[in-house]
Amino acid sequence: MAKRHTQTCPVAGFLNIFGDAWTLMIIREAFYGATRFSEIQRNTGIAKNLLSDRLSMLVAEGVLEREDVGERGSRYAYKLTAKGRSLAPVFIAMSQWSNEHVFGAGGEPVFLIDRKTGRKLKKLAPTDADGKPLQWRDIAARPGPGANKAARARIAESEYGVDETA
Amino acid sequence: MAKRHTQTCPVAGFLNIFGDAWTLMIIREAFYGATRFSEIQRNTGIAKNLLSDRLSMLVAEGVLEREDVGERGSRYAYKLTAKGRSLAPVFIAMSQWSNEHVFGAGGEPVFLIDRKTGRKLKKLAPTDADGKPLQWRDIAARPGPGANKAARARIAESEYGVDETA
DNA sequence: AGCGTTTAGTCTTATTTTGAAACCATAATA
DNA sequence: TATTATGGTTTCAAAATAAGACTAAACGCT
Repeated sequence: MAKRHTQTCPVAGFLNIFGDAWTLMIIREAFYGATRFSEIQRNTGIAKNLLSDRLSMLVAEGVLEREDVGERGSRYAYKLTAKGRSLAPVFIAMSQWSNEHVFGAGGEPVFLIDRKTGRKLKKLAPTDADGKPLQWRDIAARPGPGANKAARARIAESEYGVDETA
Repeated sequence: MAKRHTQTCPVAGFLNIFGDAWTLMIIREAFYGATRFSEIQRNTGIAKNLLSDRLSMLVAEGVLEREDVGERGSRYAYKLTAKGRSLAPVFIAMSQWSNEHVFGAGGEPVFLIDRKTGRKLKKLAPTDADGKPLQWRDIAARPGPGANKAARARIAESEYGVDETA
């Protein structure tokens, strides 16, 4: 990343960790069950220096943890922490969007399924506090306790429209 | 992006469009309601050449559409297409994760709310086809109709674990 | 019709990041 | 003790980014 985002904003905060071409591929591998440096490198095609950088960063951020499994040579296992596992909704939402809009019906590379029944997961969609589906026009933004003056100003002058149930 | 991902994989396909530090910031602006080049540039701080590149790319990908609103000077409005609006689950999932894990309880910059009731959206979480919540261990991957040999092999040798309901 | 102003870009250049390959360090095994 | 499998670092060319100067087109005004 050439420059860190400085805005007090959830999207900016997210992109400061995951906003590049490789980090979410590493997270994908972690969800797939890959734990080893060489395994992740082979499955993604990332350069070793970048993988090294990204793994250190993800460990420092608490998304992965490194465990010494001392087999042959120096061997470590990189595993998702609880913080990392809770990226699942992001991972699922990306996968569902890409299946639908990049590959399209009939071209989906991978379906995420319920292991017990084999049926596809339900499509993630915004709902209100009670679980009622919301259209994107029904959604707005409100400053939270961490909003600074700039964040408040930005929210005030917009009318944050979010998703239809497309 | 220095190199495009070539794998037949939903995450790779997603990152080929959105895998950089700025593109999702532009999408954020679109959800906020910003439509103008100068407005997006001011709100994000992105360099003009990059914004120009990214907007062209997003229009070419069908995520945004450019409309001439001919006011003063050359004036265009960039708006989310249906394809773009259906990124809402990704946007919401990122925001919720970041509120919880980057900023933390009491430090959230922005809450997404139901415009009618003012209450926060429900947290996105994986469910089976009937809407029953799933733990990450309950989720698996299965090759779709678009899976090539390499994709099938990768899926076969893994046991794709996905999210706890953290 | 001509002029200034506004917007949406391009162009240029320095800096940073990436990509690929070569090299190195450590630990278990033979 | 030598071998070998990791899991890295180092190096350097190529590509992308950042920042600012510059440009083009379109309207409104006189």
